[in-house]
Amino acid sequence: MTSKSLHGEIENRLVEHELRYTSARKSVVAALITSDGPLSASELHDEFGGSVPLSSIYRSLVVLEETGILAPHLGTKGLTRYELAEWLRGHHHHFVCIDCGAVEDVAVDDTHERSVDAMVNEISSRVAFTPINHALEIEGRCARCA
Amino acid sequence: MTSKSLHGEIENRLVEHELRYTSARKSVVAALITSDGPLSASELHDEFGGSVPLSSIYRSLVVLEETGILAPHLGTKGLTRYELAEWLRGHHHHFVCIDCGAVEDVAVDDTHERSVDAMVNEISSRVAFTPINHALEIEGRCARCA
DNA sequence: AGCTATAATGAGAATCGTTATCATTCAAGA
DNA sequence: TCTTGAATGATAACGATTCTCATTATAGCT
Repeated sequence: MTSKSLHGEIENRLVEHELRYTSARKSVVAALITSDGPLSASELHDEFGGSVPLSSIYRSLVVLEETGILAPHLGTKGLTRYELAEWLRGHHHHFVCIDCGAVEDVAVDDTHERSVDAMVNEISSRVAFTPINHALEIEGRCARCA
Repeated sequence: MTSKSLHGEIENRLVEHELRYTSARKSVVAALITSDGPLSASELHDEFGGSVPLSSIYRSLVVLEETGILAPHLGTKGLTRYELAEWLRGHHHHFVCIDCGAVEDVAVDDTHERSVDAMVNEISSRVAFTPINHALEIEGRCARCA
């Protein structure tokens, strides 16, 4: 999906909810389109050189999450990073550096993804739990911290 | 591994580091042995009916993590939950309820686990990243929230 | 058993990420 | 243009976590 069509999809989604695709929200989305992994509020704040106030960033994140445009990344100690939801970025997994905490996206090929899916379904069927999504986090050391 | 031998292993590990296996630390470990999923500082605090002050719990968690006895659970927004490290509890995965946030352990059979391992290794070999561990988080709704 | 050195504790202050408040600004539609 | 609700910026409030420091407890020595 091209960056322009992404913005279009997102604007549509917001308008459906009677919300506006304002510049703060666009900035957040644009940064996350470019980024190679999820970002936290303060990382975004730095990214913008402080031009967008933190309170606006937090509010944008809330709105974008509520409308299903962003998804929180389950894999961080102490802070919350966000990424584009799967319908916008496709399914993927993460590397998490145990030293610096950096998170990087990883693509998975279909063969492997199918086996993970099978596993998730099989496991869930054995217990009272309805699976909606899954996330494989690979913990290790990134190139910089190795 | 029996509960008693677990405590023994842990005490040894602490003594190697010239640290003591005090009652606060024992309480934390005991609670995590019993629990069916990772717990946060305040959940532990409640578990103990407030008898162990929060500051002690936090300090115990830090010490136990530094010595490799506990591992932080990567899968929670806003707070940190801990569980026994893998050498004490064995490898497993998690269900995370997207409504109430509860986390529950899930066992994985060898067949599936091997395919996940293969996938992790294969992926990591393609990028500059040294894998140390992995965590499969299954997000969904638990029985209570379904 | 008593001493001593140091680990560990308890209580509270301080910090950090995040959320809520409120007056002001902006933008879409009449 | 005017109106109305959405969005903003600044700041206060909040909850989770960490730090500080004076006090207590414990292992090792005599």
